Amino acid sequence: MDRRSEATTGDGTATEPAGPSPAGAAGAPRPTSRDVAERAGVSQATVSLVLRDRWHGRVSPPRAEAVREAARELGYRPNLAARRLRSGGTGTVLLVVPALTNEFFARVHAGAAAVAAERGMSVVLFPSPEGIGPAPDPFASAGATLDGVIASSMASRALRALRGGGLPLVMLDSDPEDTEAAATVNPDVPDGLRRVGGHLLAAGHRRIVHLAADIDTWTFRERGRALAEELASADSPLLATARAALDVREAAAVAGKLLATRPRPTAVVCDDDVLAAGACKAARRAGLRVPEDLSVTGVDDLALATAVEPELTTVRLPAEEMGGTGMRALLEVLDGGAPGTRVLPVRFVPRGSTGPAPTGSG
Amino acid sequence: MDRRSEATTGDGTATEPAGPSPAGAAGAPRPTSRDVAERAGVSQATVSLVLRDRWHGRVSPPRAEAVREAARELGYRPNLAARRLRSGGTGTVLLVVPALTNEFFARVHAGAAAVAAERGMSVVLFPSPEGIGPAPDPFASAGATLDGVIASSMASRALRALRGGGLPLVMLDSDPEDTEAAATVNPDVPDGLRRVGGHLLAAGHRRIVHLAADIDTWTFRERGRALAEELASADSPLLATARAALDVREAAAVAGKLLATRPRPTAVVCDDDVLAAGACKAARRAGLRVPEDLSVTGVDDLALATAVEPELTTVRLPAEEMGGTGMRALLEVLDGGAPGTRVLPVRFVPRGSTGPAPTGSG
DNA sequence: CGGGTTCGGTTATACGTATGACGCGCAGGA
DNA sequence: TCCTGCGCGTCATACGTATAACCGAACCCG
Repeated sequence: MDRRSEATTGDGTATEPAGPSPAGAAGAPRPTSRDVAERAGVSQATVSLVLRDRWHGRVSPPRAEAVREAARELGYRPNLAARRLRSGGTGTVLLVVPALTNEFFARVHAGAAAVAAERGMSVVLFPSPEGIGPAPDPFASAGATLDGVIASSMASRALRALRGGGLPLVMLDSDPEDTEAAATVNPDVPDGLRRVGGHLLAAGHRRIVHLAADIDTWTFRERGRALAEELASADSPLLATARAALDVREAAAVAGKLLATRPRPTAVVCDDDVLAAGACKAARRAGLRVPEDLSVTGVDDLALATAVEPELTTVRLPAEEMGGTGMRALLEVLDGGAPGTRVLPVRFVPRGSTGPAPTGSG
Repeated sequence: MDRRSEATTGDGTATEPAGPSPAGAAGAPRPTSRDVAERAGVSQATVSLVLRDRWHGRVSPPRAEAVREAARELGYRPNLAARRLRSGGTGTVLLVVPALTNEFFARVHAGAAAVAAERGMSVVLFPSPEGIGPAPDPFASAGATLDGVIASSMASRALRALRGGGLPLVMLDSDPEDTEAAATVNPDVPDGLRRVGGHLLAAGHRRIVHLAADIDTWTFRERGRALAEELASADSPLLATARAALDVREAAAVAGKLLATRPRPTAVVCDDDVLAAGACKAARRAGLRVPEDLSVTGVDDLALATAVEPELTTVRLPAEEMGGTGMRALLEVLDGGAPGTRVLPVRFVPRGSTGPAPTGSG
């Protein structure tokens, strides 16, 4: 009957709780720094100085406190548009990612947005559903003028479309040699894949295949390279490599063929968790048990890594930190610095999808 | 001395590359509407009129075209900060979601951002990692003044924290009776759960349990209600209900207990896909096959719904459309309208995780 | 032919903030 | 006594845009 009994508890019996909010559903104009000045009995300039913390030695402490109190009482909040207009910047950074709904990039965005918020800036995502493509002028479609761009895991050709804005560019998970970017922030994926390789070798696996992402970007090339190196160094080179788009169904189909080769591989290393989920699917369909008959590994540590059964052994990339570090790098560039390349550590996470190599078939 | 009077010297001549980009790595100042005006031989006001498409009957077509061409040649892009300052709005909308990295909300955000971009606005996400909690002043932490707020699936108590800004508020997936919101956009989840119930009943299931989200929000209450109603109408009431947080591991643990009850249920309806993945996990651990021994359903149709094996029967919620519709509703409110409640259709998606009820144990 | 009306523009100004350029009163030194 | 310097603040202005107010000229109609 009453599915929301608590909603009736009178929250606002009186008109206003004397709080900072101007309220007045429609038309209450927001207080300006001038209003604060008037209330505190000082000039608008003083308000600006105090509220921006640039008052040391220019405004006496008691007055400064008075200003702050007046601002609090009025619920004053500086007008970002005016501030930005005056100070030049737009306060907006564009984050370009290959796939908007991908959890990994959502985490990157979260990290970047958090750092941006500290500086009163905001991050807009490039709204194109599918990559950059023919570049319908990212800046226009973002609907905002921008201070800079952070681009993640982009194909080199798409990068070029991003250039031409003359905007500071920070690249994530991309070739540090790329001269287009003012800075680069990379997770140490090679290290991650070397550990994956080492883990499998230590478990006795000798017939290992690679399910690679069908995407020609630096980060995926590095993954393949690092894995191949690690295995070669143990005289147990990759048996085969196949490529699939980052889609579970396609990955399952491709992995199915990979598992049909003889001698059958005992482990499949995947470029990311989605591919790994596909590989697990293919294994089940082929009547193979994971990890008893086949070990599977991924990269990213997405939510689905723990959603599937068994849970995926994977390499956790510091997505939030990548976003945050990238944002900080961009801010440094905007301040005239030249941050260069940064490499972030990754974490190898062993879980249930890997086990000792099956014995009978060696 | 005006310190930038000499900037006008080379108005048309050769100082700038013909291309649209100002380039000049560091310091090329962006062209303003005044620059465009000068180049086109008109006044700044005319430029504004033309570029905002408000010139019909006020500027002659050839002149308008000249202005547009000058703008193109200079690579002119209006200064959003100035525009917003002048026109009052901030051009920024806050999107409040319970979990930033949740794929569902990423899709909501994508939909909202796309609509916002059409109007030159942008959407910032509330950067708090975990829900609203004690509300550390969302508006301040967003680092921006705002035109309005879109809040999704919030608990009523958290809502109250959002109020007090006096900002137009649009709710997604929430109680339409809630008087706090100017508009509400809901997916027709009850319909979805009725169909789930009908689907299972038609498949012969009579011992059905409900794995509910341990979250006290309207949308989840409705899911439980609709499911219970549908089953009751067929004289086959819910056997039991258990609650778990939206976490695969916890869901698996709770579902494990649920499956241990006798007589054993033949189907478990989950409030969302994450819970369903947990239920599948529990089933495997209990030695039950899905769907032969146990049918499982979810809601949302996240990526993981097709990542697990078997793929999940689920109800696809139109996340992008919710975001887009919510944004449009907010824009209408900002224009003085009163959109009220909208209900969006959902899609029932049968997949491999449901099948006929097992026969032997009836 | 003169007064309105329309067409095609311009001028001026305001939006709210940040900040360089100025006081102004007072203490201290010459 | 006058000048200097310093501590405290204020004044004025510019950022780039949108728009109300205005204005000359051509046109139209009686």
